[in-house]
This record gives sequence, C-alpha cells and structure tokens, in this order.
Amino acid sequence: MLEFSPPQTATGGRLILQAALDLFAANGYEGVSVNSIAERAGVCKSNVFHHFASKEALYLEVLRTASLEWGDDITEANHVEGSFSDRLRAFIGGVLQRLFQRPLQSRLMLREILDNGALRAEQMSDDVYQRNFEMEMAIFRRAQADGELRQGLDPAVAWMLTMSACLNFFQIRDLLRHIPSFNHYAEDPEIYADQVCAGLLGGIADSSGSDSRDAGEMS
Amino acid sequence: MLEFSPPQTATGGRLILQAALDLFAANGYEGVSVNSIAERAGVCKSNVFHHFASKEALYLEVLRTASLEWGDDITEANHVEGSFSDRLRAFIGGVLQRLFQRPLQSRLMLREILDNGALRAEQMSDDVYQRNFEMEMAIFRRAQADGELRQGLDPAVAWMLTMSACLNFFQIRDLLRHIPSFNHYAEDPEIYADQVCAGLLGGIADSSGSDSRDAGEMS
DNA sequence: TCTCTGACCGTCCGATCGGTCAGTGTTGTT
DNA sequence: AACAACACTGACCGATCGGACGGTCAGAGA
Repeated sequence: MLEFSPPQTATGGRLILQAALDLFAANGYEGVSVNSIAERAGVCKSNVFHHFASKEALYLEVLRTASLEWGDDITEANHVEGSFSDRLRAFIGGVLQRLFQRPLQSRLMLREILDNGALRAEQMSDDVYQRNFEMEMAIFRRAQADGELRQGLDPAVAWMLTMSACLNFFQIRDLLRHIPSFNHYAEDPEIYADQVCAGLLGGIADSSGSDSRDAGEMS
Repeated sequence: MLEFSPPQTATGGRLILQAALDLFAANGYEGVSVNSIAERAGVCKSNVFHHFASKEALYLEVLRTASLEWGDDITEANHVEGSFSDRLRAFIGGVLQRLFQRPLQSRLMLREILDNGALRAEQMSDDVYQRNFEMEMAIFRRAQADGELRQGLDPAVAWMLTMSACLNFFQIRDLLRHIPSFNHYAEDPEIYADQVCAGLLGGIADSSGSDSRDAGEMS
C-alpha cells in the first residue's frame, strides 16, 4: 500500500507524507484538508505542522519525491538493448507499468503538470522536470543519431506522440472501460502497448499503395 | 471574452454561468467558492443559489454545456473532404484550433475527464461522452472502411494516438515554452499539427530499409 | 387596483479551513 | 537525577466555506 520506496526515517513524518500522497492524488490540493491528512496518518493536525512548515510545503515535498522517483523509474525502462522497435516497445511498456504500479504518485504528478502548467513549476526546481524530460527523450535522440528515426521527423514530436499515448491511456483508463471498443485495452495494458507501438512505428496510414498514396508527402 | 456561444436568456444566470466557467476552469471545483463566482458575475451570492440548486448543480451545468459545444465543434471539423491525409490534417488542426479558441471550456472538460474518470461521469449523462467519442472516431472508422487505415490497426488506437497528441499538447503548452526543443511548437500550433500529422501517417521509424528493418513486423 | 411570480439582495448560521501556541510525554546524554 | 531535544497533543484563533432565510422590488395578469 505504501507508495514511497525509500524508508527515510521509517516513522513520524513518513506516515504523514504517505497519507498526503494518497489524498492529494485522489482529490487535488484544494480538495484535501490538513485535518484529513492527519486523521489518515493517525496523528494530530498540529503534528503535521510540526513536520512541515505549511500545507503547501507538504504538498511540494510529496510532489518532489514523486517526480524524482518517476525519473529513476524511466531511466531504468531505458536500459533495454536491441533494435529501435524493441527499445520503443520496452519503453512504452515500462512507462505504462510504472504508471500503473505507482498510480498515486503518477496521478499527482500528472495533475500538477497538466493543471498548473508553469505556475507551480517555477516554485519547484525546474531541474527535476528538465531532468525527467531528458530521460524520456534519450531513446528518441539515440534513434535519430543511429538513423532509426524517420528522416525529417523531430524526435521531440516522437516523444510527444509516445508519451501522450501512454499518459492519456493511464488517465482515462476507467472511462475507457465504458466504451466497448476499448475495454479489452483497459483490461490489459500490454495489448494496448503492442498496438500503440506498432501504430507509432509504422504509421496509421495504409502503405500498400492501392489507390491513394498519402504517406509519402511529408519529407 | 464570453465563451458560451448561445445567448440563452442574455441576462441573469448567464453571467453566473460564464463566471463559473472562468473560475472552475482556472482553479477546479474545490478551488472555487460560490462567493467568488458571485463577485465575478457582479451579483450577490444568494442570487447564485436562486438560479442554481447548489454549487455542484452549477458546476454540472457548466460542464454539460461545455461538453455539448465540444461535440458540435468536432463534428464541424470532420466535414472536410479529400484524402485521408488531408482529412486527418484538417481534423488535427480543427481539434487544436477548438482547444485554443475555447481554452476555458476545454480545460474544464479535460480536467473533469482526466481527474474523476468514471466518478462524476455517471452523474452526468454518459450519452454526451459517448456521442462526442463517436464524433471523434468518425474519421478513423471511415478511413478503415475505405482501406485507407493500415490493415491490422485498430481505429480506436488511431483515435487514441491522434487525440492524445492534441490534448496533451494543449495541456502542457505553457510548460513546453520552457523547453528549447519545443518552444517553436508552443508558439505556432500549426507547425506542431503538421509534424504530428506526418508522424502519425507515416510512422516514426525509418522505413528506408538501410540497416535494420523494424517497421514491418507489426502485421 | 390587487395579486402573484421571479430576480435579486443582506444577513446570518454551523461547520470547516489553515495555522498558532502552550504544554505534555518520551528519549537520549551527561 | 537532571537536562535538553524532540515528537506529539488539545485547545484555540480569525477567516471563509456552502447554504438558508426573510425581505425588497419590478413587471405581468386579473
């Protein structure tokens, strides 16, 4: 149930940190009261302020931890060798696996990035975001250097296409269950990863060249 | 500045509805007080409760309106004729244009979909979501029927790839400005649309077949 | 003219918000 | 045993929350 990996002090403020993660991830910053965090952690409300200067400081600490661990996990997902298609498949699988393994951290991070944009990002160290971005870009930069990425295609766009497909899937998974065309993907992310990987690598347009040739005008 | 198109009654509750859209889109449900809505609308707080049963009822009304207008706009973006690549490019451009033309409505809708997932979706009529989904899928279904979609590729995945790229771009646009590789996209969504369309249609893998053939194993 | 309706406002309520503060254990060091 | 350092608590603060309530006022129908 605990989603923070390092034991830190194994007591005290860690319970608060975990409780805060649970609640912030589920309800957002404004939707969570310090009291509810204290209750879930089994401590007094004033104790929360003993360990953290303010509600916002607590939130930022949770966010920082989550972002750092995200970067570590992504780095690990990039340690696979093989062809570009193998590495891309492993990357997509790794990202999805990480998302579903630490849903709370992921939700919190995504909510922050998507909601506040550059607002709170300035308060937190930009370094963390920048570092994570470079981790995620590594696979595409290497593919471009090796000539495995389509010529004329910006690796940043490849990053965007890939990450978007993963993140959005994670975010709307519950909603996809209600849609017949999607519920088998919602049940098994691996199937989704296969399809996305194939679609990304080869494109979505038919390239058999029967009646219309619409895949060759982009160079 | 007004983002609701139909004049409805041209007075009274419409000001409240618009104020609520502004604030809910910017700060989320919990981050907005009824008082702040009333102030922005230039009316008394009790007047808000005169027009709407509760804060949540007001929120749902705003959300419903936004979702319906989204569906209408997407339908319009699908009225373009031409090859699949032309239609896809128009679709992507239309979605992006709609997102940036009505940023508040879009933000509100996305926040709701991505955050609550199936939670509040049950309170609101599922029909609206279902209808919007079908609108967005139309272009891919037709492409598959015409054989313009790559064989073996689920049109639902094509929808996912396309929509994800658009929605995520809209969401993290402010953040992308801070990233050198991205700020020219952030400045001009049309350039981004071009690249995304090309990447989606032809795939991101190099298909010149020089050293490694990794784009052909997906059928 | 009388009445009824609906838009609108000012005031008040109990609950809860984030945060402070004085004080009580508990623990380890000398 | 004395002490300091630290974890932790309960009582409390001013502000604000969503919402209720009684009342004013303009216009429509009789």
